[in-house]
Amino acid sequence: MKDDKIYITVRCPIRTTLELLGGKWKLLILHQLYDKTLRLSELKNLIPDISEKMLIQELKNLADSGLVIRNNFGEVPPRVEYSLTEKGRNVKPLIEQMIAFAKHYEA
Amino acid sequence: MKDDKIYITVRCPIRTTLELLGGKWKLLILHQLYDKTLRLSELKNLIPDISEKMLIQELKNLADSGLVIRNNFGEVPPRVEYSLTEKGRNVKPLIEQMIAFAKHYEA
DNA sequence: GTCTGTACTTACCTTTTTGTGTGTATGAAA
DNA sequence: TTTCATACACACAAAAAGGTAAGTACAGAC
Repeated sequence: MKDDKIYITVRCPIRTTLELLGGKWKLLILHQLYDKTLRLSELKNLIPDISEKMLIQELKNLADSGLVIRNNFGEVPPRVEYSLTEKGRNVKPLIEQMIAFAKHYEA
Repeated sequence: MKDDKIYITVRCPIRTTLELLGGKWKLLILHQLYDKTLRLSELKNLIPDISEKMLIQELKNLADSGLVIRNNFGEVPPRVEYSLTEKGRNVKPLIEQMIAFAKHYEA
C-alpha cells in the first residue's frame, strides 16, 4: 500500500549512512584507523571496552562495505593489518562534525 | 583533560554524539524537523515506516536531551507541535555530512 | 613436548532496541 | 448516541545488537 511514499523515504542518504556506520563501534574504529594502519591487537588497546568478537565482526563489516582494507601477511603467528580505503577516508568530515556537535552540545 | 587512556576512550565526543543521536530514527526525525515545526501526525506521514510508539518515544528522548521542544497547546483534540532548539539546530552540518558521505559512497 | 602469541571462530546467552496491538481522554460533529 | 480525531500510555513480543567464554591453528621459543 502506498508504495510510492514509502519507497522514497526508506532509501534516503541518511539511512544509507546509518546502515554503513550505525551501531556502537564502527565510527570509533574508523576514527582510530583514520591516519594509521593498525593491527587487531592495537585496536583492542585503543578501544579497551570493545570485545574481541565485536571488533573482528565490525572490521569484517567495514571491509565488506569497502571502507576498510584487511591486509593479511599470511604469517604465523597471524599478522593482519587494517587501514582505510579511499572511501573510508570520507568519514573524516563526518567524524569531525560529530566531535563538533558534542562540543556544542556540552557548551 | 587527563591522559588516562581508558577515560578518554569511553567518554569521547564521538560516544557522546552516538548516545544523543544513535539509533534508527533520531536523525531522520531531526532532519524533518530541521526547518519546520511539525505535529506528530505530520512527522508520521513524513516518515511512514516509523511506528507511533517509536516516534513518540524518540521525540521524548530528543526533548529530554534538549534538542527538541515540545509545544503542547492543551487543546482537545490534542495539539502538540515539535521544533528544534538552538542546540538541536547544530545537527544540520552533521546531517549534511551524512548525506555527503552517502553520495561519495555510492559514487 | 609443552607453552606462547595472534587472529580468528563458534556456541550460547543477555541486553537493548524496535514493533504490534490495545486502551484512554476529550470536545465537537453527525 | 455514536463516531471521530489526536496524542500518548501500556503490555507484550520479536528482532537486533552486543557480550562471554571456550576452542582452533601453527611456527618458534623454551
